Amino acid sequence: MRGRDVILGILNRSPRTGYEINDILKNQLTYFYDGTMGMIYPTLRKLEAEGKIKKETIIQDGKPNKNVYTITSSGKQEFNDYMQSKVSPESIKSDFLLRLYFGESILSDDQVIKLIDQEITRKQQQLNSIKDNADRWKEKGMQRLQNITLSYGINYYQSALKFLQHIRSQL
Amino acid sequence: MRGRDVILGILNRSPRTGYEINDILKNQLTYFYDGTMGMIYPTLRKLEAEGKIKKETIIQDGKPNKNVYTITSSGKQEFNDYMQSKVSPESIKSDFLLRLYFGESILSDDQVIKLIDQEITRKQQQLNSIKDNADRWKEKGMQRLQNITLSYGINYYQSALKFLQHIRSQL
DNA sequence: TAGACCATGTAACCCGTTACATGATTAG
DNA sequence: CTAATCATGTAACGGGTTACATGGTCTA
Repeated sequence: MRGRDVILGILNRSPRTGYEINDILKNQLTYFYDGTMGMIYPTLRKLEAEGKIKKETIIQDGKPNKNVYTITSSGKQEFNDYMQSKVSPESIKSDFLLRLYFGESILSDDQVIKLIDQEITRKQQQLNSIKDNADRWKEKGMQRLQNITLSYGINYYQSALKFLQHIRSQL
Repeated sequence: MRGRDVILGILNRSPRTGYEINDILKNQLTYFYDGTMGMIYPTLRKLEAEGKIKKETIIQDGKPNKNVYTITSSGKQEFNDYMQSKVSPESIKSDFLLRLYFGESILSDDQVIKLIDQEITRKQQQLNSIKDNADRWKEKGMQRLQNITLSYGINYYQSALKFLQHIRSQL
C-alpha cells in the first residue's frame, strides 16, 4: 500500500486534479491513510512519466489553471494488480501512546493529564470532522463498502474516546 | 516521532542490544509503533556516530558477540527534548480499509467476505499475542503508565473485532 | 483586511526498507 | 533434522517530507 495505489484508485473512479485528490484523502480516507499535499504532486508526476496517468490542462478564468489527471489502461492494470495482491498489515504510529509508554518518572502528573486531555480533544475533533463530512458524502453518493469504512472510523474514534475518558476519570 | 526517539527512549531506561530492542518493539510497542529489525541497526549506527549512544562489545561463548548500547548525556538531552516537544498526530495505514473503500464493483462478494475474515484473523492473533505477552511483562515489572498503553491496545483490538464480526454477520 | 480556499509544482533531503551476507546453539 | 532463537551488519534504493516558490478570489 503505497501512495501511488491510493492515487491510482481515486483516478480509477474518475479524473481528478491534485487538489481534489487532497480533498478526498483529507475527508474520506483520514483514518486509514495519511497522505499530504507534499506527496500528491510528486507522485502524480512520477505516474505521468510512467504513462500510468494522463494530464490535461484546463485554463480557468479568475482561478489558477488546473491539471486534470485521467488514468490510462496501463494505470488500470497496475491498480488491478494492487487490488489482487496480498493485503499488507495495518501500521499505526501513535506519538501519544509512545509518550505514555516512556512517561513514568519523566512526566509529572499534570503533564500526563494534559497529554490525555489533548488526545481526547484531537480524537473528538476527528470524530466530528468525519461525521460532518459523512452527510455531504452521502448526498454525493456513498457506496455500500465505503459506508462500512465510514462506520469503522466512527466506531474507532468512539471506542478510543470512551477508553480515554475512562482512564481520565480515574486519575 | 521517529525511530531514533523510540530507540533513545528504550536505551534511556537501560542499556540494550539491537536484538533486545527488536524484542521490545515487537512485544510491547506493536500497536503503536511498527519498527523492524532493518531499521534498528542503521539507526543505532547513526546514533553512535552522533555520540548519542555508546557501544560496548561483549564477547560471548557459544553465541554471537553482542553489542550493548548505552545512552550518553547528549542522547539523554535529545530524548528529553523529544518528550517536551509537540505531540504529533496519530497516523494509521490500513490496507484492509483501503481495499474496502475501492472495492465496490471491483471485488466480488466472496472476495469481500474473504478480506473481512482475514482481517478478523489478523486482529485476533494480534490480540492474543499482546495478551500472552502481558503476563511475562507484568512479571518483569510493568509501570502504571505502561499498563494504560497495554489496556489501550487490548481495547483497540477488541472493539475492532467486535465491529468486524458485526458487519461480517450482516452479509 | 485577514483568513480560507483554490491551485500547482520542484529540489534536496531524510528516514526507513530491501536485499544481501553469516552462523552457532538449543529445543522439539 | 528442522525450526526457532540468538546476533549483527552494510549498500543501494525508494518513498515521502520539507522547504521553497507563487498568487488570485471570496467570505466574514
